[in-house]
Amino acid sequence: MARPTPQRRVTIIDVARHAEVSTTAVSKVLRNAYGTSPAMREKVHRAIADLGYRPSAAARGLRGQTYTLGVMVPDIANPFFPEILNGVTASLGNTDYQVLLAPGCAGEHAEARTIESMIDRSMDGIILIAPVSPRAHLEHIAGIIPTVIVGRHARSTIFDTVADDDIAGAALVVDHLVGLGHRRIAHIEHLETEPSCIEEMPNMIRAEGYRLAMRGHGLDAEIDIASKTYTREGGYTGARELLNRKRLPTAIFAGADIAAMGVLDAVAEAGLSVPGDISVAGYDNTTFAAFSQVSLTSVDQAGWQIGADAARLLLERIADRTRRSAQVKLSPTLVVRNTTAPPPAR
Amino acid sequence: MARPTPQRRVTIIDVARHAEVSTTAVSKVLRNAYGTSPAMREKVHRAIADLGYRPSAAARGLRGQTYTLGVMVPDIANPFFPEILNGVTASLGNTDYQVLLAPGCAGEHAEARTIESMIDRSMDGIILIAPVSPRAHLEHIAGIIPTVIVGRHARSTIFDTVADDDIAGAALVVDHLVGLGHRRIAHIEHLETEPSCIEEMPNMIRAEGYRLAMRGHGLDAEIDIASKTYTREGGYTGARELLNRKRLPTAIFAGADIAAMGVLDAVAEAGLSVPGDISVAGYDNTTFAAFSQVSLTSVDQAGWQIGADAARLLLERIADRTRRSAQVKLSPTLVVRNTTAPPPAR
DNA sequence: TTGAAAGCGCTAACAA
DNA sequence: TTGTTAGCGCTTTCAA
Repeated sequence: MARPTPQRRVTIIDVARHAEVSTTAVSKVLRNAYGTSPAMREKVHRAIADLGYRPSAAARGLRGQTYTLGVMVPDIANPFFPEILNGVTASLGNTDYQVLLAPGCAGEHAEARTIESMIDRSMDGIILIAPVSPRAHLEHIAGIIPTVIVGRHARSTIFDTVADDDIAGAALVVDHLVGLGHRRIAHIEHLETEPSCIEEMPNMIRAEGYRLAMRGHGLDAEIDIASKTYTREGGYTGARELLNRKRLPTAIFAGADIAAMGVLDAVAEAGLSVPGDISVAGYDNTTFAAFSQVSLTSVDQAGWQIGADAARLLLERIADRTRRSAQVKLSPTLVVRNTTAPPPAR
Repeated sequence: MARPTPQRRVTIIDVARHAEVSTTAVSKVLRNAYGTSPAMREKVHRAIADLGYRPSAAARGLRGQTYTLGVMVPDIANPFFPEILNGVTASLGNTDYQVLLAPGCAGEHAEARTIESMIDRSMDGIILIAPVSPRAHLEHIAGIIPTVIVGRHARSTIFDTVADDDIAGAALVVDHLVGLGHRRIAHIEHLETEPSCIEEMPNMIRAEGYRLAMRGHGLDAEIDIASKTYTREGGYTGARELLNRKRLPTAIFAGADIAAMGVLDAVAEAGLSVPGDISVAGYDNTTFAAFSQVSLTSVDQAGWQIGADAARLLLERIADRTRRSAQVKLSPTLVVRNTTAPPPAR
């Protein structure tokens, strides 16, 4: 087979020549900039189509925008992120922006590197999902590039935030369980190892929401928290710990569905039935919570909405970097399934 | 608060000035290029550290590499991709390359746009996971940018492929079930709607592997396939269809775990028990297959290895675009759990 | 409304 | 081994 044509990319110069206008004109048409006649636009668009021209983001980035937005996802395996992402892309619908995901950020150092790499690539803006960097560092970043922080209960004059109301979410679970007649309701939290931003992270807010809700029901004395991690293993060991108390809890509220799965394992292993002997609730309403074999009561975050709002705010900030910052807080809902029921009669 | 410094980025010129060398020297040091003395490297590295310099990928892309690799993921929600991705990043470990994911490719058109956008961003190479584009289009792409195709059983002189041996995977399931004493083993396949590349897609290969294995056991007459989709809904309707046969299957092999979940729903709804009345097996060994509540027998693809090999091949091709293409085929393993057992005695 | 020309930050010929 | 310099493809003043 003959070697194909040397693959030189069509440039703005080719388009200009083909359309018999200047490169400036082509550039203006591409960006819908001011000062182009309909006739010229027509010519240019035809030439672009004829030649199959596509602008080089690299070249654009050197002077103007790259039309690229970055989304940092802490853990691609978390089944909650796809929803956020769908919201983001939906919100970007007809714009010229392309979303790219930067994956895998275990810890503060890796996160910083990932963010740097997005800045290095001249992205127009970034959405950071549940970042663990210290607040000051996030503000530094936001000073360099338009930034929206998702899932951290922070407030800044320089970046926007979108978060689920985790206080309300935890209260939904506690209220539900109390309504069923439970009093000894235990909680499994995720203990953050990075010390810098503890109180802003969703997991800490959920635990705090649990405490507040318990107190609201006069159940201060029943507050019982196992500090583990939001993993199946964490849920398992946490539940084992709770099941060894002198007075057994009648319900366990895990701060994440995946941890709730571990709870279910431990409860079954202890020879107890769910929800007959003990009720279990999770958080995130992940795909598997809906499986009939699992059927886990869980808190549904408005993932799609979170993503959509984050993208909208980011575009607004790119358009006007001095506009006042916004904090969007969305309301979760409770999805009741078969792992919660009234406590066993004594 | 005072407006922060105008945020001009440190450039290679600043570094050169600070180190009292030429920009070429800095560039060479950055790229570990030939012709730099240890003394100069030392000076440059010190200046880079002093100034906190980071190269602009956009500017680099205009002449050389961007040190960015793109991974197209067809469905970010598929719990199988995180593993591939981990393999990719592990393989890239100490290199300067950064991985970016391009999400959301429903159908051929969206996929083409996504790939274009990665090319427009001057990425150095791309990994396409289970692309649906016609073979000719993929070859066209691979002529423009180093490309590795994952999960499609294609062979090309111009791109490399990494895939799991789906024929063998399907055989593992059939062999296992036959070994347990099953004869009426049905299959639920994913029927591709895009017509252009049917026979290369993993789902079709799995169905073919099922047929071959059944024939290998002399069970030609028992071959029974429901053509649905790899979704919970698809598994559910597929199983309902199979459960309406005059002669009930004693085992159902779903081509994907998520479809197997739908099968379990339908089986339970029909008042049958698993694995007492009917055995169920899936494919992909997803996270939830291991949940004790599910405990699904499933085929484990070497996801991590797939990703690692794909990244390695991509780097090799970037280094030498004329090298011969490679086809890596990896062997799956069977993870036996509690949804498969001998058929009921008649 | 249109176009000429000067960069953006970097790499790669080529000279020294 | 080191440095000079001409672009890469685009945007953006600034004149015409």
